[in-house]
Amino acid sequence: MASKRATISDVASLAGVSIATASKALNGRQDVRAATRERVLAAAAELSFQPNALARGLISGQTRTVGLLTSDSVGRFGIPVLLGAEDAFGAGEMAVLLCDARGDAIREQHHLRALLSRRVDGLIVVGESTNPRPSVSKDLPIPVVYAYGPSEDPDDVSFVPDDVGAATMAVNHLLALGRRRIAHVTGPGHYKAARDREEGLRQALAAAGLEQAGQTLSGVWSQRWGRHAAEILLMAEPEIDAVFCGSDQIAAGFVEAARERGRRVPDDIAVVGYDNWEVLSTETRPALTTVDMNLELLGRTAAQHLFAAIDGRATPGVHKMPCQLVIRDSTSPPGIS
Amino acid sequence: MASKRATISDVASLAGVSIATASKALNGRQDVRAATRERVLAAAAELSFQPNALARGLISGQTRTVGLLTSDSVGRFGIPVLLGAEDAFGAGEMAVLLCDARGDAIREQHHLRALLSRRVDGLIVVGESTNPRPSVSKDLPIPVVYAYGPSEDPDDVSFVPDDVGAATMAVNHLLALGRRRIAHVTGPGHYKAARDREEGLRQALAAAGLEQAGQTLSGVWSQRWGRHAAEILLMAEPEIDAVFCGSDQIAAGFVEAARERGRRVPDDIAVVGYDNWEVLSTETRPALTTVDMNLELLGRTAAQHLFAAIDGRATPGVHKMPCQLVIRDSTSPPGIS
DNA sequence: CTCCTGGACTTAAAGGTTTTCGGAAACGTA
DNA sequence: TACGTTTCCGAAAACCTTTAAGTCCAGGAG
Repeated sequence: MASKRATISDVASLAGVSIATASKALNGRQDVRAATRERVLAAAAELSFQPNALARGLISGQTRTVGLLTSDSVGRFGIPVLLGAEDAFGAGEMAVLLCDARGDAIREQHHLRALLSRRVDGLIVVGESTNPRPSVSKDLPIPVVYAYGPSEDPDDVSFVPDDVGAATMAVNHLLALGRRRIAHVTGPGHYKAARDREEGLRQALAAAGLEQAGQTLSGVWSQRWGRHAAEILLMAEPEIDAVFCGSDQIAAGFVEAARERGRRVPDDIAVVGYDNWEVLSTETRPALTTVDMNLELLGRTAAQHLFAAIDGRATPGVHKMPCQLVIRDSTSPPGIS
Repeated sequence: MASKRATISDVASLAGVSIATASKALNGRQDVRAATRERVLAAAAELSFQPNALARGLISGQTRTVGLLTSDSVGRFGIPVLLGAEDAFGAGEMAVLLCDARGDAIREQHHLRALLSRRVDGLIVVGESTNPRPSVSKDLPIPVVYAYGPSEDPDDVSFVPDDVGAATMAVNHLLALGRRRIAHVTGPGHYKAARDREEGLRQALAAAGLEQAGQTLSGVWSQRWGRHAAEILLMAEPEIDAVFCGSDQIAAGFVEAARERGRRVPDDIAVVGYDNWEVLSTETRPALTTVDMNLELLGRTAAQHLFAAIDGRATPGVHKMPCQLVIRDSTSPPGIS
């Protein structure tokens, strides 16, 4: 460990100038002769001087630090958002203070106080699902941006994936391939994501003047449920030629069970997943056509808007971020696979 | 946004006492009459006063903040370590400053300077693999602990999973089931993890006086390679009765290909994976017996040792953390599955 | 009555930096 | 020489909190 950290006054006395002059030289301000600046810089380098961010923040009132409050980091949605945000901040000079509330409101309050006490310049709240969550922004002296899971308060700034639009896009892709008997297997109905994706399907079918093949099958977000749903569906609606699944896990299970029952994918049944969780979507056979929610981009965008809000240019409301359809073999036109 | 943040002097004047008395009352110190303390606390509550951590840190020299420097957050190893660390810190009053260097040494230096300038009390460096990495601790005024990826410098404090021991444990499990012709499929040889796990296998076989079935097959950490390796292996060594795989991805691919070739798992061939990546290990059929590296525990332990080091009680060296064998259906004794 | 003790409170310094303002020197012009 | 201007530098305040040291007073002991 180095002895003691050098302060600006150490630098100043080594360079033979006052503290004020040293500060000006180090911060590239005018009113310093070139030769003097040179001496100060040399002294700072010799002492490997690092300005004390606490003292600086105390004066300026800006810590150049933002809080990242997540309800459930362990979920695979929070992580990319977090990375995108960290990316956007890290490019500049911002630092990220990470807090994980583990879905506990008490713990969230606790972390919120800690962040406030550390005088963060802003806050990003990352949800674990797209279900709206209680606002934390009330009476907060700093701007807050919600990512993935929006705030219940429409005056807050939220960024969410456009699940409805993405589902419509996915189903339109199936329609363009000539599929007409499209079924839907998805997760629990208490997830807004499940309801939104079903709504997107509904809109696409309505626009094409078609009926959905059978009822929507709601289960859980697992491969096991995908397999089970395949059995139910192939029994009840044997003539389906496409399935839109609410997640890649469900799609992977569906593909596996369908193949075991002698249905070829994509020839007999085209399958579309959701999430583009690469360990599943690229490793299943055939590789899955799926919706990528661009979560890193969403996180980055949220971070950029937080910057704007810190500068006083907030843009309230729920912003729907476009998703992207990644086309792979599970929806290849017949004869190509 | 609230108007302006209350300072302790606002609290003091509202309570009709001096700043010093207010400070003592708020910090639960002696030399304050109960009634006075009462008044101060009431005033603080009314103004929703939050002490300024910057000013406090400036005086005490302790920021109660640690840096978490990761080379590759996106990897699935960094995340649990990070969570465990965050957990250990969050229980107290510590905050975590997250930096992702994206495997770039320049960016790492940059982040290091930023953290130092923010006067963090300590640093955890999370590696993306168990390969030793260059030390950052040289001449740093704060303690550093390495997690998952150890430092090259043996005087640093590092926590890594005990891959050799875990592999031995996994193979002993296969031996206990009566398997004698055990093969090994793993990832690239430039990963220390691959070499260590092979070494563990070697030790277990040597202790049992057995030879490995065929050569170790080194490829990449993917499901695709697992399938490919299965084809090679079942051709070259058709009489194998068990496979120890270097990752769950490889194991999942192996199981799938083996089943397609008419080998039953676990009856004909028992399979053990590595990582306990649940989306794979619990969803494959049969569910995978696999090694769990207890990464959250590893992260938590690293964090606790960082606390100790901050208090001046460092414990240099590479600490091997025990792993755990999670037994599932892919190694059930014959007749039980 | 005086002195001492201890409790309750205040004053002031310290921590490291930025910034405003004033001062000093140098130079040019009348 | 007197004066204005420009250039460079330093003194000091400010940010907010903690804490060491000091003040004041009541009450008890001698």
